[in-house]
Amino acid sequence: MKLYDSLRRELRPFEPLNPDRATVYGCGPTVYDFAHVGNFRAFVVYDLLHRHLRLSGREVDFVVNFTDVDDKTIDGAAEAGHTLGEHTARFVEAFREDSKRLGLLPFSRHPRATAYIPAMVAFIERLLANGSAYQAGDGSVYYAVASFDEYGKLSGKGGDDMPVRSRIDGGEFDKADMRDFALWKAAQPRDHDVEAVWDSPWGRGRPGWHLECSVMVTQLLGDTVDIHLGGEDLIFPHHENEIAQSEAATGAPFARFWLHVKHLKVDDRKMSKSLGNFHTVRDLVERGYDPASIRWVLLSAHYRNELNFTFEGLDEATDAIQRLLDFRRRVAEFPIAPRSNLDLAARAREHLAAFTEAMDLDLNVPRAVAVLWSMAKEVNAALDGSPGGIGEGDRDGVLAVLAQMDAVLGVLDLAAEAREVDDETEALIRRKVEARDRARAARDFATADRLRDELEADGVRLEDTPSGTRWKRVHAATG
RNA sequence: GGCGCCGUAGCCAAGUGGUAAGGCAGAGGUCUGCAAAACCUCCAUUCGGCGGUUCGAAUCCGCCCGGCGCCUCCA
Repeated sequence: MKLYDSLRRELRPFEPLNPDRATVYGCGPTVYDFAHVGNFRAFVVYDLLHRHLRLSGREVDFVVNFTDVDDKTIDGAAEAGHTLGEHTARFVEAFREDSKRLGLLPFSRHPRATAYIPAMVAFIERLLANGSAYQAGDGSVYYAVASFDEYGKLSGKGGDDMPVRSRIDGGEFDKADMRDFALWKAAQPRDHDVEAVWDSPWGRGRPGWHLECSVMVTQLLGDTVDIHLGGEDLIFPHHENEIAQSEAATGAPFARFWLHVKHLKVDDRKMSKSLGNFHTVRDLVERGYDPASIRWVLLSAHYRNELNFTFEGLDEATDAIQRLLDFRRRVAEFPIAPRSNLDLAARAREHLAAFTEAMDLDLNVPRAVAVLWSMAKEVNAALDGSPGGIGEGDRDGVLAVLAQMDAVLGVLDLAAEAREVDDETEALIRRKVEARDRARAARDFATADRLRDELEADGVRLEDTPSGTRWKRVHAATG
């Protein structure tokens, strides 16, 4: 498997430091609001990596944190009149719901930053002890960027030539160097209002954002993590600062691979509330879009390329998924001919190998999906040529490979689930289908077509096959 | 201004030195009462533009045009 490391800027073979267990850390959501599709593009990529590593037979310890204390969460809590804990709990829950809807597998662990305050304090003490940090007059502690020679190695930013912001704008008067960042922030009145304060040797306060990730990584995964993930916007300053703190504290390389997910655009523009193109996952679901289609769109471009999110794209995704669901059902329900052997199972295994190879190449999903289409086309053609049936081994082999591919993509089962109907609805549909069949038998095509149109309007599409009329839901049953 | 990224058919999107994957849409055909589904055929002499390197470039280099991200605790 090869991954692109954005620190060294090269594609490199990936092997975990410890062959028995790969360690991965992804910067998780800041739980101050509902996550939007842009956020979830990154998390879907995390999920793809997670699934692919596991499917490749690797043990993975995959940690994705919740940032549940920072300026935005505190602002949000204050505005809502809640404590920080109350406020973030709501959005942690919302994130879990949205993740489940989009078919994200639970990661190994989901630490909340606020559960690691003592470890953060200890981490700061190490940095103070070795001269990488200093205490300011107000009880805050800052990291001394100048003490870290390699500062800027990830982003290429943060050298001495960095533009100096006005000291007033910065609002932090005691910094020795404008590049320095807070490890510990002395409590402000508002922090007390929302109960976002903790004790420390430097007085009451709260941790700096960058510190949170460094501490969770080292606490949970060790001084060196195999892969560290994040959105591209986190490269500077967040990841740059993580590297500086962590390597200054431990003396070990912090992450062996840095993976950064490109941003998502919506309708060719940056997503923003003022442009009216800001979509949360739950908004889209409420508007009737199938979560599986959203997932398909989010994974449809390579993670290092820009992705343009559009409603046309969502509709196309829905069609693509439908075609794959049709394919799967056709294979599953195809008649069995005991003596037939078309070698489909062997060909399917070849397709699976090509699929895996594509995923091994820096998670090249578009290429992997192309392999999936090519298998579908080949098998469909073979079925067309064997109306009498196929061998059981061929059928099972194809279905097994399809299941393997979907275990990585995570779309088909999700979509199928959303299209399930309850017994009552099913009985209703069945009655209409039978009525149409009677009309057809009587050559009353006007009635037959009217019934078919009615069903179509309800999201039920009919197919007349040699073995009778079949129906399927063509949209997710989200109401 | 500094750092970085992108520009491939009507649309989406792979391909990073060897002669343009795949999907959608479109055209024709097989099948069908008509559809649907599926399959077959067609659909970029060309990869933003201009130069250069090379036997050979979408792929490497330079310049230009267009778009974007970060440099403000936004994935």
